[in-house]
Amino acid sequence: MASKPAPDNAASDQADQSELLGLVGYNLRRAYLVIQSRFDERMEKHDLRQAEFSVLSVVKSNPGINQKALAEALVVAPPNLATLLDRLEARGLLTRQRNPEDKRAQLVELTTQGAQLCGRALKAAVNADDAAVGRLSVAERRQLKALLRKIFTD
Amino acid sequence: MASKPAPDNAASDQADQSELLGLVGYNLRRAYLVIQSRFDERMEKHDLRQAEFSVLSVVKSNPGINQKALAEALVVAPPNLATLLDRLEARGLLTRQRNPEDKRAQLVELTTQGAQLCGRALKAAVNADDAAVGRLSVAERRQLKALLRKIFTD
DNA sequence: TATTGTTATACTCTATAACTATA
DNA sequence: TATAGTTATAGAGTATAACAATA
Repeated sequence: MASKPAPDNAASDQADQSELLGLVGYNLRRAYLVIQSRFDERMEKHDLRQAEFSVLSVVKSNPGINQKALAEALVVAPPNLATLLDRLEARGLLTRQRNPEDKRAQLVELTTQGAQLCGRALKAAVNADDAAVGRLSVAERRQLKALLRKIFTD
Repeated sequence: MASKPAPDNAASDQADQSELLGLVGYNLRRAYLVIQSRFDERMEKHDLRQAEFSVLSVVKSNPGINQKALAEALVVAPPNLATLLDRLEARGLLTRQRNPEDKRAQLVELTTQGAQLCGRALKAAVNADDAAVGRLSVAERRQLKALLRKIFTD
């Protein structure tokens, strides 16, 4: 238990942050920073940000989804989704078409190119995930996901 | 098990995001958004942001810490820590003094007022934590923290 | 009137380069 | 020459109000 000599002042070694580490929120933030960093590294070659990848993934699984449903699913504010889709559409990764049955709504679909990029990006995302949770067993990863999901699922 | 009728198209109900939910990173992000929101609600009355609270907490536990150690501990870039400390110092919550033994360094300490606010803020932070992980047992919370720590600890 | 989506905008967070003063 | 801290600034992420088109 007593493995290292007690530092005689706080700044001499590593700062004590036991108070923060007692909070789930702080641990969550710190882990999120790591995984975000791994993700960005690996997604750079695809020129995709996290929000952009998540849009492609959900549109791929839900072809013809409208922007309201997409915004709700991804917890993105509609104005921000609009500009996000502008970029992806300009890159030829997806299309927006007015819904003939309700001309207010836009039907969003991936192009072939978008679907292909999404496939490659998923592999990079899985790779980033693995790099970040490399020290967790498969069972621990499953458990972690289940615990996290309890926090954000209604 | 079969409680609701299967939707005949993706946009009719809730979007399928099983692909994203398979990633630890996405679950982490979604959980982080929830806890961040609870935290901000409860910290508003103390007029403290997350980074500000974390600074107060670490300085309280490490009186006389210098900014380099503080920046490293909290994973904040030094320029951003400088402006953060400017605000907290202007509010009379902490002091910066040049280290007489190395006049480049600043020794950071909480004022009495800062220590008092930090104490009240910690209660609010614990409360926010509880609100966010209310559906997890005590054992699950401990387990979640341990799993998260494995991700960001070297 | 309510809803979908857009534009414009502002605010926070984060990152980098260039500087100062000390060592 | 290297380090601690600062200033200035730019970029990304996020939030809100006001608007247009449609229902």
